[in-house]
Amino acid sequence: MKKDMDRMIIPKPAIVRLSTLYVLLENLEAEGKSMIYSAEIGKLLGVPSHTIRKDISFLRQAGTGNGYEITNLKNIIAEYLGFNKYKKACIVGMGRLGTVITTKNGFYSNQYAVVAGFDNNPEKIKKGRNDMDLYPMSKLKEVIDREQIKIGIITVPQSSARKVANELIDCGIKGIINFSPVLIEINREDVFIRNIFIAGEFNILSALISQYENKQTLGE
Amino acid sequence: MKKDMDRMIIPKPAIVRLSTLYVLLENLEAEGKSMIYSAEIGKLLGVPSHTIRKDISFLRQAGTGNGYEITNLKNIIAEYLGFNKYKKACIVGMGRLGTVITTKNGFYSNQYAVVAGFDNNPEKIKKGRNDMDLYPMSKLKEVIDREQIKIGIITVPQSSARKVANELIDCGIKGIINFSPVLIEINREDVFIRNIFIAGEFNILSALISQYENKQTLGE
DNA sequence: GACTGTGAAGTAGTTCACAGCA
DNA sequence: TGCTGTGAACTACTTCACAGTC
Repeated sequence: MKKDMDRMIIPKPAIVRLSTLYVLLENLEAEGKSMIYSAEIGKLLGVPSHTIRKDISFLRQAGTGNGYEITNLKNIIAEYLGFNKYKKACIVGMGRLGTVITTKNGFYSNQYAVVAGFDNNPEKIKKGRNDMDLYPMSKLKEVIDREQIKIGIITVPQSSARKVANELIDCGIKGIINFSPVLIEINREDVFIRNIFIAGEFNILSALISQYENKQTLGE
Repeated sequence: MKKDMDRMIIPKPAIVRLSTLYVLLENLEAEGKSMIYSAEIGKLLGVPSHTIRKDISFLRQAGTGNGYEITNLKNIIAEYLGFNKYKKACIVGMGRLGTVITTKNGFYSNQYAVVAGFDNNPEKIKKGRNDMDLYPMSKLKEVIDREQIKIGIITVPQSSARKVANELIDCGIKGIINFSPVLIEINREDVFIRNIFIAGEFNILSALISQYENKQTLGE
């Protein structure tokens, strides 16, 4: 296996941390801050400073030796991880959840670019929105092709989630954020899925709390 | 380090997978299915069958050698990971998102037990709900103590998320699911937080897609 | 002088491969 | 025969520690 290629393969957990760091940097930039240190980033992200330095070192071009210039670091991350390449997303399911998470100045505000919404209920399409275009499901392929969308968000009920995921993939979508309360698994290594699975989160917390208590009891 | 204690410490990723598996088993049980094999679970969860077998083997009591009896496996997981211990949660922020994710027969339905909702806007409390009790923020400690709640969900805007998290922890909450678009970090090893950070998910997908494309181009 | 950058060392998690069981 | 269960081997990730930089 070659190791000295221009662009090394970054470990997945590092990608996840850097992706989160990017959003953090955007916020700090908006607050007017200009420099930041690895120790500070670590505190904000809840990981040790050496992990941050290591993650940034995978990018092979960041530092000046004394802290990071926020705008610069942000741009390097975006360029290296390809954020600028795939900005556009579409959402399928314009029910209450779909509406909440895509409303500008709403809960998740304008942090990402959802350019098209789909629903098979014509009533939901008819309402219209002034910040994104709404279409019936029949237009899925046409719009995804035209807008070159690579990311899809699923906010349809459980019963149709799997079907919608397949449709999105058939239309060329390469990344899916699934909010429906069912796990979607993808047997293709070229399509990535992030399941936002709240019932699971709930159980994970119960388990972590119990484990912690057991560990305490065992005296370790 | 002792290795042969009754209840071994399970790796965190395994806890996460088992917690998710539990929800999956609940669904399968509801569909009337009674047996399942590791290969099948693996396919549904998107991980290899040996990972599943290994995860289950940490529980030290599951198998009969030929598939898993769903109800039995479910109960073993719940018992081992302590799901039955901490069932109750509360939610802070009864805005649109908070309402959507806690409405029964709504998007996330009745898969978890949110027993109390809090908001500092009296209008939102006044509306009332027939499936959970609503309170002003001033009742936080009282209700959490009385109901022995250990898990809190945060659906307040960015600006007050950090403050609410601290209040929850002061009231004895040990696990937090944070939906607000800001990372909350906790410097205590006895409190766990799961950040549902959608802008981050979006970036993660962009990055994974780009990485994949780079890997392909490099010919690996 | 204080911080970063990064090979090397260490640790945690995953995969293998096969023995054991129904 | 077909599946699970699990130490052992392996791989991936994290942490260390210190040389390099401003």
